[in-house]
Amino acid sequence: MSIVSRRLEDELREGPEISPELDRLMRNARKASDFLKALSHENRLLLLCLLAEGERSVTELENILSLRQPTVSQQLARLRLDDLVTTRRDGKTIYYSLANDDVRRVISVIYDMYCGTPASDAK
Amino acid sequence: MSIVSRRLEDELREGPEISPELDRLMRNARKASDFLKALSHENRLLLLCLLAEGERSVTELENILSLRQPTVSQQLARLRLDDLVTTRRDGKTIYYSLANDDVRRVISVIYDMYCGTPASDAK
DNA sequence: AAGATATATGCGAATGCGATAATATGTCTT
DNA sequence: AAGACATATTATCGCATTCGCATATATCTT
Repeated sequence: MSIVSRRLEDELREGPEISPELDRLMRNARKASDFLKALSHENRLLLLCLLAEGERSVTELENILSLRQPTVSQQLARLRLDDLVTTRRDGKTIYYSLANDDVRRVISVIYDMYCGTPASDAK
Repeated sequence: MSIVSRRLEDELREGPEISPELDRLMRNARKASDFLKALSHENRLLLLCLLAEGERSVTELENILSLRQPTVSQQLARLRLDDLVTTRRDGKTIYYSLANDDVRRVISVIYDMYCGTPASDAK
């Protein structure tokens, strides 16, 4: 990870031109912040926590979290657009689950931070 | 992690009262989403990436990222308020660094996702 | 004390986001 | 085909965030 500033500072010394390395880094940062924005919502975080345990239907999520159907559906739509979750239809009901391991990994870290040990609950 | 929905569903069966477990979970989710919101910004993410390599003065950050001083200062202030970074004064200059290991851990995961392998840069 | 440097803050305009309610779509059953 | 159930979409409104700019504060030097 310590290569980041090294590269940027090297380019800085070469003059005030536009730095391709910085440009690359900024594009990555934009994508990363888009991903994090998708996570940065109380309800979406709860939904993802549940989905981390396995797939769920909209109705199940609605009941477990005591949220209204349009709310759940709306937030799931957002997560779908950002490719954080995928769906599977079975008759009337649609089952949601986490889309990939990146999501799983981040959710796991966040879960450990805020729900990990009982002591940390009051953090 | 699979205890979350178990507990919630148990409480659901007991009736429509307000669930203390859900309440606790929602408070944690709020804190977690506040934390993630602080991260969910292109420039703040870049700042944190640099700080993950070691402490930096405002001027250094400003030069490396080619951002204006008020912009850098403003985003650092936000990170300070959310306890993601700490400061150390030495004369005129103020050095910033990451506040704790939680931040370090999350930044590391995000960095791996978006800047990890060269191939993943185009992700 | 004055000037220079380093950092912080306040403000107004533009934009984006979330909650809610109402409505629409799709699928099954009979 | 009709009605019931599961899910999705749309519109509106109010609120919070962001950005750029101007300005303020703090520290050092001479």
